[in-house]
Amino acid sequence: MENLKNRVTIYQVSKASGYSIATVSRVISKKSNVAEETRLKVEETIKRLGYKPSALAQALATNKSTNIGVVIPNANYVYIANMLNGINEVANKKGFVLTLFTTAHSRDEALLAIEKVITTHVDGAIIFDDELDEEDVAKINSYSVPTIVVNSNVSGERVGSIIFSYRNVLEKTIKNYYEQGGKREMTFIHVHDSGRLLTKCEKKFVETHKEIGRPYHIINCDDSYTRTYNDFVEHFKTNKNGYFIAYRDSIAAAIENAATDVGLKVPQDVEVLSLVGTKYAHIVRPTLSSMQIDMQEVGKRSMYMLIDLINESLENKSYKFEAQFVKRNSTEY
Amino acid sequence: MENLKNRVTIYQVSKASGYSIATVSRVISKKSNVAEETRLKVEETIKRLGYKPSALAQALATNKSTNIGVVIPNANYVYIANMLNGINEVANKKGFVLTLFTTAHSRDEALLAIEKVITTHVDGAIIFDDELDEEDVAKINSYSVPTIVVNSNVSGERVGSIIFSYRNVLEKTIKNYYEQGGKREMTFIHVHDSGRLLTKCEKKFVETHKEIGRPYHIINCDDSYTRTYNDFVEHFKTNKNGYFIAYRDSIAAAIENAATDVGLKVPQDVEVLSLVGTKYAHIVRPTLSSMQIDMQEVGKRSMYMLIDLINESLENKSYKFEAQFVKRNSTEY
DNA sequence: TTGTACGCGTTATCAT
DNA sequence: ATGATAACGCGTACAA
Repeated sequence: MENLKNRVTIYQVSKASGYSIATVSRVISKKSNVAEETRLKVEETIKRLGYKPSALAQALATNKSTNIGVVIPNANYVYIANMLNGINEVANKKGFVLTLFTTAHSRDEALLAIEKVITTHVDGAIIFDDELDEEDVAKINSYSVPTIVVNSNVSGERVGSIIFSYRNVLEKTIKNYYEQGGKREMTFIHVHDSGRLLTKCEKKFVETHKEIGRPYHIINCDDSYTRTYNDFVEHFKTNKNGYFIAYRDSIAAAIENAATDVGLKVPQDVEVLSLVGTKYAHIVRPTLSSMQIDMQEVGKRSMYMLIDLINESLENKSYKFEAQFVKRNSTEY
Repeated sequence: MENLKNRVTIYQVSKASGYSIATVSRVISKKSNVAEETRLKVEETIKRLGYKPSALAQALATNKSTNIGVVIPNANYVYIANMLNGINEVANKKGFVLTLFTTAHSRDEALLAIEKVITTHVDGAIIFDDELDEEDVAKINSYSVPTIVVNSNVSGERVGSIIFSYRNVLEKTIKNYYEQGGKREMTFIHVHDSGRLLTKCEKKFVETHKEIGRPYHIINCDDSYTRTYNDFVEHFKTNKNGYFIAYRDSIAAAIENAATDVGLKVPQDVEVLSLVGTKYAHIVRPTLSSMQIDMQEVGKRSMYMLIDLINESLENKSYKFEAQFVKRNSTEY
């Protein structure tokens, strides 16, 4: 308590320099209509007193914080960190600062985060959360805070969106596998509450298999490397082969490590595909075949779009990132 | 421009409900001295109008922002993301929100970040930056914003610190290696501008070797998986063995992958040790022997300490995280 | 070029 | 229990 007590204010600079707060304010905001001599004097006292303008008061007065709200799941995933990094990179370059709001993969948390975003008075927001509905975004919209929604195809006056396209590649990859002569039955790793993206992929996985009349499997799994690893060590004691599609690198790596460690060969016995590939896909061995979307690029792009949206100069309100299938050594085709 | 225009203010709630703004304010802050009936009425109009208090105005009035500034390098490292995650977890639980300030491994950037932290009016700050000096921290101190400095042993009135102890373990690990009969000459991977921690470790590495009279090497390296991998593929064409100490998992993995890919055996021919281990140390193969500090725990601890500091109830201003050597399969001992 | 005074949206003090 | 009103620190018409 009583922190920030002895903050130097513009009043003190005004008094100490002998000029009015208006003049001091002009010096701070680097306006041109101030005499060189007084500017120097004011700047001197600013330095001498160690004055730093309060971003809070500035924001309240101008109705602009230079603050961007970022809503992301609090899961400690590499691809989320990558996206955050991309956002931050261009935000900083453009003079914005990021405020973090995290959700725990539940819709209530996401709604709460949105509330907070509104109260926090940010200039704009980037939302990456699977659980959000269109009506939820409408809410933000009604408060007219410019928003980019990632991985959710929504729209609105002050809303732009970035969508991921995994399903086409997934379908192609599956079909191609069988056409090339792939013989293993595929298993989709189902993770409870892992968001809309995974759900959509699973649906496409099922549809594709039904369409071509191939058997398929779905296994429930924990979203944890260690538990998945243990589960699959057990699994591979009785099942000596399979083709597994996992949500992200860690999980995919858990499966191929389990296979390798019980003496099976990847990809000769067991094949593994990672849906959301990061750089770890080519660090683990065998390297993971994966669907790649450069999340850092996604972050950058969303921030650029948001800035345009804030300036009311965003032309295309929607941007699509198409996932690329990168064949590495964990699959045959 | 003109964003946030139609924000509903406390005035409008006051007018619409028929009560004064003072009463509305009391309802918002859940004060007890307000009649049940009026409370309900006010809450109803708040809901009806969709009123959300402005955190900005609240902060200005109360001199409390519920905002924590976090200064971290903008490098996209897993261990940084882990720490951020830890900080965020307890911050949220305690009703704080995180504002991010990133630096690019230069002292100037770090100083700039500090400036920003001060202007941003945060309730407290957590600084994780290798480049910072004591005098820099003194600066923050003079503005009396409670601060926890990670990986830097500084002190001050409103400053706490968390320090990492790698050097003791490093020394022990090195000595133990030779005592157990390790025969390879060790090489320290030097990365330019990678901060004080690495520098200290390197120094200890050299000291230890001089003390026991063993030959050692230092190699310059890029802080990039791919380039390091390529460099070492070249390296291993002529050098068929070695013991390498790398800063973090990615770099260590690059070395062991390079070795493996040119046909060398880890750890029989080439041994690798990772200084800052993350969970990827046990995902890559062979699993990486590493120095472990749970960065998520570091994050949590710093946030807890900061809260105590803010409440002026922090007893021990310094906390030490001792790194643990975890022997896995990339080293013999 | 410089200064006065009001507004930004709250909280808090003091009356009533 | 409720209501005026002065802060909080700054920007900015409007005047001078």
